[in-house]
Amino acid sequence: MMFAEIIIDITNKNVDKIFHYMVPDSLKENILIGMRVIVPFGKGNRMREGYIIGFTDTTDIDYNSIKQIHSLPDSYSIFNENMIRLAKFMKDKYYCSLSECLQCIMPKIMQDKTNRYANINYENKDIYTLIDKILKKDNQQSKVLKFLLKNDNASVYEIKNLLNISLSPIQTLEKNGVIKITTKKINRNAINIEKYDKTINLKLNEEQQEAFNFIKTKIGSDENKPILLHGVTGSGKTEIYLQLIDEVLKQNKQAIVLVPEIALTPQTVERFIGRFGEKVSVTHSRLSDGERFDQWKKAKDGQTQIMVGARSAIFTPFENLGIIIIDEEHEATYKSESTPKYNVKEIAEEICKLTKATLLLGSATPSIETYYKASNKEYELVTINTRVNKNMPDINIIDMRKELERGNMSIFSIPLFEAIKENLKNNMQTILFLNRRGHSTFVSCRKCGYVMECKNCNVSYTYHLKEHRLICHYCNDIQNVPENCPSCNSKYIKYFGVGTQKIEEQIKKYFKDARVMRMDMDTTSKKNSHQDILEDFKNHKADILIGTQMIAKGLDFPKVSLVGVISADITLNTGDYKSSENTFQILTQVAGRAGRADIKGKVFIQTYTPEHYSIKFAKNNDYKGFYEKEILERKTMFYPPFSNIFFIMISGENENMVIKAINFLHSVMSYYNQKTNFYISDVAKAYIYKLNKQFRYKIIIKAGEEERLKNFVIYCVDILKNKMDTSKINIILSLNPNYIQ
DNA sequence: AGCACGCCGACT
DNA sequence: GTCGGCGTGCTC
Repeated sequence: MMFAEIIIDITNKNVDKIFHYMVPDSLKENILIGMRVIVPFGKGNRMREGYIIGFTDTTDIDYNSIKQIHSLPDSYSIFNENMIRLAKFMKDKYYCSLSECLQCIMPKIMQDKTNRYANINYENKDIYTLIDKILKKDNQQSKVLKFLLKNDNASVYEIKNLLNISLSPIQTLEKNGVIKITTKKINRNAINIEKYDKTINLKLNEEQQEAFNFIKTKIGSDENKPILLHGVTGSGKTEIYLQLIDEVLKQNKQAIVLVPEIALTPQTVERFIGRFGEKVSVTHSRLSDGERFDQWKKAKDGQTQIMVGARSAIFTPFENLGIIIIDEEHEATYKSESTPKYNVKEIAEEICKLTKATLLLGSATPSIETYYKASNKEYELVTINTRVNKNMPDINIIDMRKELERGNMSIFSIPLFEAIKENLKNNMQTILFLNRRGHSTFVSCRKCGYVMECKNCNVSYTYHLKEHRLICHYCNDIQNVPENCPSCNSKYIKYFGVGTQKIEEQIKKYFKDARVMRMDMDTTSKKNSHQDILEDFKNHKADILIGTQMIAKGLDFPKVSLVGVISADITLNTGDYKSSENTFQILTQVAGRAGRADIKGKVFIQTYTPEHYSIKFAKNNDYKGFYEKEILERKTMFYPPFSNIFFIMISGENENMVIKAINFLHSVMSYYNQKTNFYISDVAKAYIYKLNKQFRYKIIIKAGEEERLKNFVIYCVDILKNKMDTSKINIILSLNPNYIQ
């Protein structure tokens, strides 16, 4: 007798386990491990989707209660055995259910679930008497009804969550003919893939060739350490990737290339498609789920050999994977922010362990954690020190305090201003970088000092010039600009702080003939506008490009010979332990945009803290110097890579409830910490203490050993959940998050 | 997730 | 007493 081990596709802790089903004779021929199945489940034997993760001859379950598999929706399996192992690995590492992990691995279109919506049943002729009768009462049904009268066609899931009730009252309403429940599928639109021209292969220089040769010997060998390729900006890393992939294809293997979403511009894509043509699949965020599925299936069936894409491309089901390349490995987008909160580098490392593929991480500014592993021989290290064109830009630091002393109140220092003027005269292009969108970052009254603050978040509104509105960058609340101060009624409302819109305005004021473009979240919200702006700038349809960090990465425009950083201090003062690292990275990346062809580039970095080491080392393009200083800092402060940080946040609309819960959790943790001796912070307000009407409090725990820390936190949070009503608060757990909030 | 069981308050 | 709403436990 053989039983199939099945995971039911329900996200609930209680069903997060293996269920045994019998395989009927009619299916025995076609059934495979990793297939989707339809099985009867629960008391009503409702048909549910499930996944076969194995077969077994024995079971502890009462033979009579074992049901039969109903049918197989697909003719092929979704997961190979390594993928199932990977899902188990993820479940243990990211404290979530196995079905969530399996869902994360499989193509999105298969995850598409039908949603249930509730409507008031106006076809019922007695409906108004029924409504009146129920509204007179003060029970759960009347709550649901009141909600539906305001928002008809709300999803059942939403009603349950927002009103904090069980399904029962909703079901009763349906049973009594007051409401109707309908199911709907969510459809998404398809978008066309652009066509690309063929590109010409480049010859590797000596340093590139050396790096290539070294990595080549590692592909397919038994020695399976991940490799870090540390190459300065413009050192030609992509060309090395291309030739390595060529090598992998020769060995009849396949390749996955991960790039940050923002780098999936025609420029990057062109190089891969130009080189490998039909063998490549490229996934952007703009593809439909159907198109994504086609690419997934092609890879599975061996019709393509290379997958280039953002984070989720890691789950491409190649049969004989040879290499995984993660470009710009330091990027924060490689860590998922939604459950399972996986780090793609950890997933890639695990896949490479399972499949014996080679893992290659590339960056001009590796993350401190990665470089630490490389210097500890946990990873191999390959370094390229020179640019292909041997031209490093001149980087100048401008002390904005001195500018102020000499009476310059403008946002441009005199050297940067002169350089822009000179560059325009020479008909060259300029990039101006500021990591903050909008016009003015706060609006306040000059008479009484009142600052316009969002009513949902404790954040000041940002003034947007074009719309002449105040916008909260956290909850997107929009307000009109008041004529008079809401506090003292004076007319002296003034705008302070600098955003990209203000730079645009100032540039247009001082350089009337210059053609200016701006690229930030406000100008790229439309489809393809991101691509269009870059394409126009490349074709010199503008002289100056102003933008946030989306202009800092991977762009390669030969006519850009000047880069100005308006304020290096923004990323420096975020209160996060990674702020120095982030500052160094962004300055190095943005400086790398200058002078990529045969012209020497110039970079001006404006700052009020020119003595800060991340700015100094960025000026000298000294990654190793920065690393040595930063790693010492991390060691003294017991931050990663010397510790793991667990970030715990509790939020909710009722502040007292949140405080009560987090204080209770803190006391539980302190009590059990007598044995474990972790570093546990005090309870504190989150960096943005009120967001979207929710009050947010945090606890931070630091510990050496990841596994023990994780178990400790989950144990304590379970105690909180058992001892207190947690239905009206949110508990957010994040291990080694991108940002401490 | 969703069904059935059993508790508990309202009403005949 | 009984009816019906509502939370809770369990599902191969």
